[in-house]
Amino acid sequence: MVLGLTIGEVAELASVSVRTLHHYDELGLLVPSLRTEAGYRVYDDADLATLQQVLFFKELGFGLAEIARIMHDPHFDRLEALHMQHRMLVDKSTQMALMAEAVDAAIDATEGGVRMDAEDMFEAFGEFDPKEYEEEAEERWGNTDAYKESARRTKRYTKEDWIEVRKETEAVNEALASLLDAGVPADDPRAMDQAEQHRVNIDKRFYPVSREMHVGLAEMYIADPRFAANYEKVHAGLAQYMHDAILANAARKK
Amino acid sequence: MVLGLTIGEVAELASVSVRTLHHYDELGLLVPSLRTEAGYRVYDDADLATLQQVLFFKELGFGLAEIARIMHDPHFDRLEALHMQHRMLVDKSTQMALMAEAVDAAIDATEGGVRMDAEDMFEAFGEFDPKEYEEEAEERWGNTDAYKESARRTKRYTKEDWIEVRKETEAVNEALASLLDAGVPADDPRAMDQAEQHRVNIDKRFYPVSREMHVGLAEMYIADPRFAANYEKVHAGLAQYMHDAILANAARKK
DNA sequence: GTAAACCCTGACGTTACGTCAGGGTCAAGA
DNA sequence: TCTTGACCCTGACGTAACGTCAGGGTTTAC
Repeated sequence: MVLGLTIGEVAELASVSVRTLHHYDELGLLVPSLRTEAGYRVYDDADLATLQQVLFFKELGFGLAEIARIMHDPHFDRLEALHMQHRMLVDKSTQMALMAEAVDAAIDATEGGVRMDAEDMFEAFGEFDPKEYEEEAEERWGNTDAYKESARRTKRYTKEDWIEVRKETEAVNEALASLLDAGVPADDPRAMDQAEQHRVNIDKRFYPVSREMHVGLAEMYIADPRFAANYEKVHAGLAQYMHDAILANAARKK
Repeated sequence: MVLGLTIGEVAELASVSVRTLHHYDELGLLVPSLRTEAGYRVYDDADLATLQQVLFFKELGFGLAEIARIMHDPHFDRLEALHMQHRMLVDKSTQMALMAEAVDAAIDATEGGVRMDAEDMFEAFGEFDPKEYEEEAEERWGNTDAYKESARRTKRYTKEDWIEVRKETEAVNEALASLLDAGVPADDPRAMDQAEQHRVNIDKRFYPVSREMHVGLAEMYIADPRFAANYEKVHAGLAQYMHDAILANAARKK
């Protein structure tokens, strides 16, 4: 078995149970990249990177459905998430330290036979809330309603749903990459159709995307190097091509 | 309402839900000291101190049944628990900081296009385990089997069970305090009977306590000022009296 | 070939609440 | 005094995230 790691190996490595990994597979949260003929799950490097990020989110108090949504988001960026997670972990570490101080205060109060103020007793609790960091993500998208709608829709997505989401996304990317290769202008109907499909995919799967909003996303794809990197990974020049096709598509519809 | 705080006030103060507090009451984990004629729960200062400690344990990953067992343990000492919790919180804070560093490493690896070693990826997970601290408590009692048996038995204790446990403990303490007041020698049958009842209570409710072991506990009650303080709180001189009665009882049975 | 360790799917159970139903209580304002 | 909104109660079903077990297949070393 040199293709990757078995489920037992991953479970031990990551200090989680086999059942947990089964569960994540069922949810479509972490689907192993390979299955042997015998049906064994095989996890590769990308799977491990996904698991690491899942575990960071989990440690920070996110629910699994929430984690699935974040990581399947068409705008999900691993680096961006890692930066956010770093900030959250630092904050949580600080909260733990503050809680330790609260224990110290409780010790002093008990030893001194002093009554501790009720608000001081519980001050350290409730300080850390993952939701605050999500609100930061809302600001990034500039659309609170879109964010909420996305959460509402994906809350019950199954493994099959997520697999479908991925397929749709990749299909558009591949089609556009092919058109780019074939020298098709970005305002050609074929390219614009794919841009429209891109819009419809998000609109159907996550939240309403108007043409105006789609243009906003397109600007973001080339303005933000992290998003650009996502598309460049698929094919060189794709970010710009995608952007141009989206703008052309938006103009076409008027 | 000046007798204490209502459930809503406590819930807000402690950043927990009313349902959570209902649940803790059902479990016997935190039973409010008072109920109004209308059936309203009223929480006093001691209740708040209990809740604080429950929340510390909860934050540290203990299950509720586990927390109930620890806090109902006849040898439970608030100060000792606070010291342990302080240590655990400091350790957990450290782990969060280490995890933040692991995120940094993942960021560097991703930006540098470098493959991260699988073991390094998950090193920060699994480092913090409440069970390690429980093993410390085992060493204190010097009896691993007793500890495990105690956990096994109390796992399913209900609110009524815990209330009964408390009654039994207090009954013995009060009876001995009365005998002490009446000038009854510690080796009088009446005192010894209470010592025996004390042994039986623990034997029946928590784990097997032989006469030899009971003597060991008695030595601990006067040797360790924290335990002594527990009995002195009930009645001055009770720790020594309890010790003497236990020794006399152990000698009687031979 | 054998046995132990590992894997699979399926399914019920556990833990810690979240949510809701239906109704009683408290306190302020009209 | 009556009204109303906020708060409280018990009861009970549902959810999230697995834990545990059953029954059986697969892999690997002896």
